[in-house]
Amino acid sequence: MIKITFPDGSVREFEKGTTAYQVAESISPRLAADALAAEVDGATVDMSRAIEHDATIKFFKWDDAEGKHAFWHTSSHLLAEALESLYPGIKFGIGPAIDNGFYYDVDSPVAITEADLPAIEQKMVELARNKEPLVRSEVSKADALKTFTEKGDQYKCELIADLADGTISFYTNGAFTDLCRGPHIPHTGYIKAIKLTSVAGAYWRGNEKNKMLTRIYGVSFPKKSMLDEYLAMIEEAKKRDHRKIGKELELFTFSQRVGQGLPLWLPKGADLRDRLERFLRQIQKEHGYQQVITPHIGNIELYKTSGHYAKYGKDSFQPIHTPIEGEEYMLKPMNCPHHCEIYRSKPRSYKDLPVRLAEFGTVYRYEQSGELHGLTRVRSFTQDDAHLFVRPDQLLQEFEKVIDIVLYIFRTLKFDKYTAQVSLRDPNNREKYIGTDENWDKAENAIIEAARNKGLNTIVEYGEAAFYGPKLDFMVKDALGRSWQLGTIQVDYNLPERFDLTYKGSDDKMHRPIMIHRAPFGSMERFVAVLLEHTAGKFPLWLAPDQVVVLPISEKYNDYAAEVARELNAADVRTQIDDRNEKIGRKIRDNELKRIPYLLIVGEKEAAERKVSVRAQGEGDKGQMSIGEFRDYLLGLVRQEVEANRR
RNA sequence: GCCGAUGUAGCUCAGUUGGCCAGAGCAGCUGAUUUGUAAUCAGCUGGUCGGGGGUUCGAAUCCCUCCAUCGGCUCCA
Repeated sequence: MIKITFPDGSVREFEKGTTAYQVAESISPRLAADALAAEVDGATVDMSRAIEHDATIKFFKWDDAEGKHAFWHTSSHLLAEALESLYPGIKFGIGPAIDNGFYYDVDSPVAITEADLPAIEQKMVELARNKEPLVRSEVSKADALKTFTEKGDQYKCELIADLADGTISFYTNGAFTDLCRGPHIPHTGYIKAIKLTSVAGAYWRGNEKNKMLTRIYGVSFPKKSMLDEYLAMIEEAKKRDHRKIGKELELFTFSQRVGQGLPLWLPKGADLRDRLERFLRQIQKEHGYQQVITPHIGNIELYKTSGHYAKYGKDSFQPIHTPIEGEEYMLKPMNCPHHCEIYRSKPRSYKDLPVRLAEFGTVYRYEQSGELHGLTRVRSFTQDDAHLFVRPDQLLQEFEKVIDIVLYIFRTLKFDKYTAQVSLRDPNNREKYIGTDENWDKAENAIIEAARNKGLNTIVEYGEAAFYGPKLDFMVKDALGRSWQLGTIQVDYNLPERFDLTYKGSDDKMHRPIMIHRAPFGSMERFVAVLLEHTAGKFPLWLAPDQVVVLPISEKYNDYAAEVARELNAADVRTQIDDRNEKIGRKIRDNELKRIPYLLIVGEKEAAERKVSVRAQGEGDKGQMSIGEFRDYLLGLVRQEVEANRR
């Protein structure tokens, strides 16, 4: 007999060899139906696996991340089973569960396109109805290799070859056997609703030098209604796409004639962006930053000095040659070298530090064409850049102050779901980075310590550092759950070295400053994109390009409307008039669709009493106010929005 | 850059297997209407059917090629 301890602390005895599924069923059929996989002694096991020893057991349910994972992982086996029956000779790569479903990478003798997906789904549904159990078997590495070699599945062989010696687990559902660790749900019958969402190319093992396999993405659910809900959610998310809203609200556009990935900011978008820039400028002023302005090009020698040319020369717009003088210039792909030269423009004393140089600097990078994406990935963008030149004793404090700025901005714009990522060197690939181990260690430790002091809940990613230093990155998700890096703070011992930056210390000797690179928004383009997806275009009042539109009931009241607008604009309330010859219902509709925060309706009554009827975006009629009352009310709201999150 | 899909008016989209001068709604313009809280009515303008090449008596529709966009992969200083 084996003793099993349950999550509630109770202990019960079972026959040795009882499966986790049977354990669940013995407690309640309901639990068995809900339980998707179980954890025994800290290791996840599929429900059909026998429990051989005394164990602590925990059940995963659909609502657990692990439960979904097991469900979707099993779905990818089901997908593979369907593919193998429909496409004889197909070979399999990997097929994991992901955040929103699952995929399988395959090498098919015939091309699989989106048009083929419904038939594959159909086959999966058929197979799922068989309630095929996921049967685990354990084999030696040699046998495992033999099995897949005979089958001609070179990808699986490669995977097995990389595994440690010892027993390897296989799982079989129906006619399909896969190399797999588990866990799984007990049988495929739980999978009731399946949607294969897309096909895409994916390099084998994520290496672009390898063959490109076909990746089939899908999602599945235990109930049809859950799939419908999911698909409806995706449809809703698409409505928040910044590219769609940007077009609707006339914020930005692209032109083939101007070139790929080169955004054109329209008046309303430029206005929005300008407002964000002024907001940050004000904060930076309070924090002792100095604004600088540098050219959009620089001599190629500048980037050879910084090391950027060697590392990114090929990914840049190619150098501009000057035929007469024979010089080469580059469109600047980053602002740091220019700022280093500003630092060098005069001798610095330890008393001058920190020197904080800020610039909204537009940079140009030749991103691969397939990487371009709306405003989030472009070839020309403006960084809200600053470089802080600090003494070693100032590093930690200055770094923490930058974290404060980032967090203040995120609070003000209600980006409450961010991930703070500590991006360190790849320990296995140190030749990718410049500088000494000693300085790297110092830089990495400074970031980790600053993040801890600020109580940030961080994740650590190795290999995500810049080539010159480690980073603290702030990641925010878009409407469809894709993660984008916004704010970034980086510690750099290397550029000061390469540019031979110095300051005179109190000991009368020359010392090397440390550089902090930082951009709280990241880039204006990407920040606006994510802001659009978060707000669905309903900007906070302080940012809205148009805060108020006055709607005269008929043309008879245009004069009064103009008077109202004049008075509000004089008080810096951004006000427009909609004096089109349309019915009031029409004007309300059009301006609501433009996400105007406040609409003021004026007709005979209002004109006589010198009042306005106020309508708040999405809230409807708010009653009447005098012009002055409305002005003070609105200005109060704006002040509150910007000041509320200040510390 | 790679895999796959898509590209018809400013916007959203129809255009069956190649066949009447390429359509609709919205937007725009003109006129009528002078309006009270999410679409007033009528008329009109607007398209080298992404660009180029080819097949055909005939191409938005089929083929080639280039460009752009979308979903991924790779990359992201």
